Amino acid sequence: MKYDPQHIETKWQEIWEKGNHFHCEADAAKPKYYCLEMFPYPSGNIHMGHVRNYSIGDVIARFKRMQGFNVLHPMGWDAFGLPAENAAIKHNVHPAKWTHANIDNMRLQLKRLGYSYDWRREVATCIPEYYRWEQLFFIKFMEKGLIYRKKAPQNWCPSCHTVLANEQVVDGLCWRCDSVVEQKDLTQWFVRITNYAEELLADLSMLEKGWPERVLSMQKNWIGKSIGAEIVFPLEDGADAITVFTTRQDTVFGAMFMSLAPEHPLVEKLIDGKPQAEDVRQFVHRIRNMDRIARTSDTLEKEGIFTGAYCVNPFTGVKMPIWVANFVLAEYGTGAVMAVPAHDQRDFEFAAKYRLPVKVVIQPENETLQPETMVQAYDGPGTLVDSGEFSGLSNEEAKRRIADWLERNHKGRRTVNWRLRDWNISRQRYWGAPIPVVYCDECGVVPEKPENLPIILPLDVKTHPDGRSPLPDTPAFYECRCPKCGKKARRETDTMDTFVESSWYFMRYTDAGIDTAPFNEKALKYWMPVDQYIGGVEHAILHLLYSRFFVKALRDIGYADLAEPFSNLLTQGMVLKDGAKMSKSKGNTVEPSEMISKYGADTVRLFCLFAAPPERDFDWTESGIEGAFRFVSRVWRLVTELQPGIRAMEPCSASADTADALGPKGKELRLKEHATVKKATDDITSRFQFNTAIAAVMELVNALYLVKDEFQKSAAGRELLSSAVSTTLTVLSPFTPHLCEELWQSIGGGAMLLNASWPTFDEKALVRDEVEIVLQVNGKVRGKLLVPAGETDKKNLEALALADANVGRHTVGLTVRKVIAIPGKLVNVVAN
RNA sequence: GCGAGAGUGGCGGAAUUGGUAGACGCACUGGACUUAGGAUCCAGCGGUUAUAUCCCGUGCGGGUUCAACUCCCGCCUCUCGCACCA
Repeated sequence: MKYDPQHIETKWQEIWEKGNHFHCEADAAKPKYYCLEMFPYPSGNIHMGHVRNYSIGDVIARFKRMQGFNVLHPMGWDAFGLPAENAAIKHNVHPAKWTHANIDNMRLQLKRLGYSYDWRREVATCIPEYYRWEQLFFIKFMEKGLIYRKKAPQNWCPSCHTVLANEQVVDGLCWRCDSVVEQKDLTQWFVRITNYAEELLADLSMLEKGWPERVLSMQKNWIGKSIGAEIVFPLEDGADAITVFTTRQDTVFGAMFMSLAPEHPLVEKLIDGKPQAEDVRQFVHRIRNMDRIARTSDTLEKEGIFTGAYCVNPFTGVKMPIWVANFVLAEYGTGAVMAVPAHDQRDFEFAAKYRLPVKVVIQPENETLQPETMVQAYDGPGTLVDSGEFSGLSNEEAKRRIADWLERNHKGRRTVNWRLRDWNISRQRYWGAPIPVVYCDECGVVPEKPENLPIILPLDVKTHPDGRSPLPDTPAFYECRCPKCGKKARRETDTMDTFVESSWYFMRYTDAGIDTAPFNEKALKYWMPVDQYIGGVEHAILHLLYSRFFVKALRDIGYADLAEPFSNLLTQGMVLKDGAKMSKSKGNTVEPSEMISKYGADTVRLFCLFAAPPERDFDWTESGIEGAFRFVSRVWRLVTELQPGIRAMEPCSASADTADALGPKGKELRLKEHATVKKATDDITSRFQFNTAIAAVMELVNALYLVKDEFQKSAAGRELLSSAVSTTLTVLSPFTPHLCEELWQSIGGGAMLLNASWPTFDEKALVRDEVEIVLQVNGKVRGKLLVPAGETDKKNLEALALADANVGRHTVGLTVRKVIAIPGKLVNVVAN
């Protein structure tokens, strides 16, 4: 019978669906396992990256099920977002229609791959039944002070017609369309994620075992904690003061001038009436109008201009000229930097350029720095000099003492600065969840009442060709009544960033149907946290940071008693073709649907898992998938050929006596069978090394091919073959489930493999009668020797080694100094 | 610059606590079967060599050890993240 994957696969997919085989329910009596893959954006078609992601997840889910866990394995759609709108504009179809059509299409594609999802739990974030709860969270966060409105310069993408979060600006470009991001003053809604900076950083320690080092370090960098101090420098005339943030308060005696960001609010006041006022204004204007890339480029030359004003160093009393400098960032710290040329490279270069004085206040251990001979700043440790009462202290000790002094004398304080900024969630686009807030002339900014939710995104709007949101032109939407006073009011027309939806969808899966609350408390408690999360590393900061924040914030408004959402994280590598990432723009994509029609879902799944370990990138090759197809067909031929004589049985259940009756080859096959189970179990459990687990099964199949003709002829042989084939199919079933179910059934397997227990092996079956001992002379392999497995006597092993002819040849003329015998492994003869 | 990861045949990749480097697959070569083979089955396949049980070989240079892809020290290269962060 010919292997026909299309027929087999659709047959089993129907059986699984009709029998509800992947449905799961919370059951306190059973250990749970929540296996989650990052849900896709419904862009139209499943791509190879999805296939890889979801194949990894499906193997884990099926494996855990076989191990007896109650497995939650859901799927849904991250359905709001810009591409839907853009496609809608391009094809003149409503974003909702486009999105739902894509979802329907992609759902079919996922089903065609045989993934074991509980489809009853499917969520689509664009439906009111989902986003109503997010609107509720918004209101509750607002009550808690976790959401606020602020006017500030924002990242504006002119092509997408919307603001972007800091996390969505990559190298000064929009993360979606690569347009240069502009700064625009706008009043926006912010989530106070910085309130959780400390906790988001500290709790990374809970993830050290389960998350990749790389992701942890990226999150840590992004949060960016700097411990230091604020120091107040009064202006010369005493009228005002400049506060700086520094991590090097120990160098304050060396602060010789002050650098302000061009945007610093004091600049205009400082130059007022000064002769250089106009020049400074021009400089500020020029710098502020530079685009973000040019301005933050590391090749940008340091430039500045003197304001004509001075401030006073509170420690030395020295008059410090105040400069405006292009490298000082308005948004970090206080937008003002005390310049210590001797101990900061940027200040050093700046001082050199503008001939500003340099004063050394920290001397390293083994040399004495002189300002005249320094070619670069010294930023290492050392002893304080010329620093008043602090001279002679180590710089670390001085940091503490100077901070104490600041606090005692009210000239500053210890403080911590974060790189993390609050999360701007306002988007000036249509296809998103409406922000549930109303602007009332009487009452001001008023959140909606929870009982008025959901605020439904109107579907009968006409999208603008340029991408602007139609909501501000839709009176039926924005005209409303104030929830407080009942008078006419105007509804907020910005929508929420789609990352809000994806920050809690994993909790909604635990009971996706509940319509009286966002979560079913019991189900949430049972299923969360996610035991294994799988997705691309491109979400290492954005989605994972927001989700971690959300769980903590929801906990604090009483929704989930949970610290972290994802206990373990697997970041799969990219799918490459010809060495480059598969992408439409490069034109090097491979369509999963075409591959499925050509080779079948089992082969596609197998190849994705076999070609490389999950965390690494993998290069799609035509010959590679053909190799996978060859193996799948080889299993098919093996079982169909043996089928008349063998039967489905418990894996690894043929007895040692049965194997012995077939001689050494029988013993060897039984050993291989048990060893395969051991290796596959270890590889999957400890490191998700699917490639080596599959390789182990390939070895077993190769072994079966070598003995099948001979073993078929005897009853004992058929018994042993039955066991080994049963083991093969069971172990392979999470990878190529359709093939295995079909073959299992063909040899009389009663129940389905997906409900079978993961096989166990017998340690005793792994013991050989004779083991091969490696003979070495001075660490080099000089021969091999078969000895009885029970031979553990070192003296005997040594004697055997020394008696070996080859060992003898390599020790001629040498004196044997030592013999090291490791029973079961090797004997090393040391001679010189 | 800071942080993380990686470097092994022609290629993808194996090698559990230091103990036979190159499992498994791809590509290639040979054989069998065949009217045919781009199907299938069997075998070979790091370099060097006429062959070998010789010699060389896991980015480079040292070291520890009876023994190092593995541990230590010092470098080089690549990938990713952050970055005039004060």
